[in-house]
Amino acid sequence: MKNISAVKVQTPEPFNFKECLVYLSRSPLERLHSVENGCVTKLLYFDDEKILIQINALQGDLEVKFLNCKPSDEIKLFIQNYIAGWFDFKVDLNRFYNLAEKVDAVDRLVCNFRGLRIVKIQCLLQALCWAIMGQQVNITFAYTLFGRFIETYGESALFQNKKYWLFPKAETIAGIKPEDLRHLQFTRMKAEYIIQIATLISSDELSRDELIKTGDFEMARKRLVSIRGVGPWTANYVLMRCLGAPDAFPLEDVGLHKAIKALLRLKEKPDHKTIEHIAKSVPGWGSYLAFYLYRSLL
DNA sequence: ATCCAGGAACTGT
DNA sequence: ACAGTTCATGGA
Repeated sequence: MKNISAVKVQTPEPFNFKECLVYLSRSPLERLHSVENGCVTKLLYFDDEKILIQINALQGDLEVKFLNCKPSDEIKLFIQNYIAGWFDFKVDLNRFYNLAEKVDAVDRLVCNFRGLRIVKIQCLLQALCWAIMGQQVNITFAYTLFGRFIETYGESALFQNKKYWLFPKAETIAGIKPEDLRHLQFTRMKAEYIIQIATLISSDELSRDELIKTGDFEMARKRLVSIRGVGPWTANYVLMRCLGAPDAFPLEDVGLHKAIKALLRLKEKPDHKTIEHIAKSVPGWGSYLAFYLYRSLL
């Protein structure tokens, strides 16, 4: 075995890597990373280079191994920043917990998953595609669609007889014909939405940087909703999972309704008022609240 | 078989 | 602005 390079990534307090791994391993159909033995392995682009990293917890921090390359300092820095963003290290979780503990039901929720941080989808195109594929279908089918999509249009790398996948590039998706996606069981609408969005991104008419640069998430929400195929649910989902908006709670989400029903031990699905009441129960932290509710469904 | 799933666009009021 | 309809298919 040749010696493998590794770097450490300092973690904030509190942070529970295992809780994030639970979230990452929620579907066996996942193609963009793999979780085993307390490690997550993921392939990433650095320009056109494919970098395979493996992350595990080590003495309170994270250790990142580079499985297929000797990383330059530039790559090491890129990966450290990537991981800090992936697990949302910049947020002060204690502020969330301090507010959450004032609400009985929410306190129960956050105590169960202490140290869980939002597992981000940092690529805007990937976040939008995932949300759109997930519209109106159950999670299993969403993963089936997503997996087929990646295996058809994404690149991959082989390591120790195992394939690791990358999300397709915007230019690739922009060049797909809607009929091709219909063969993968996309609806006509979803096929059009995704191709159109990839076109916007590849022509630089839409970007993650542009959406977050002002810090005005209300403006970002409006911009997102103006895109065909993106409604309030998708916009809030992307604000939460990709853009780092603190207070984006996808009110329309059926999964969140189920989670609230279980949390409050209701017999029926919660009504509009109840949902809004919970969504606003930790002011300024709707995104974290939603993510913890998703986690509670696993 | 029947119902519904981590919605959104479209149409008619 | 708002309510009803359509899209479209796999899971439970």
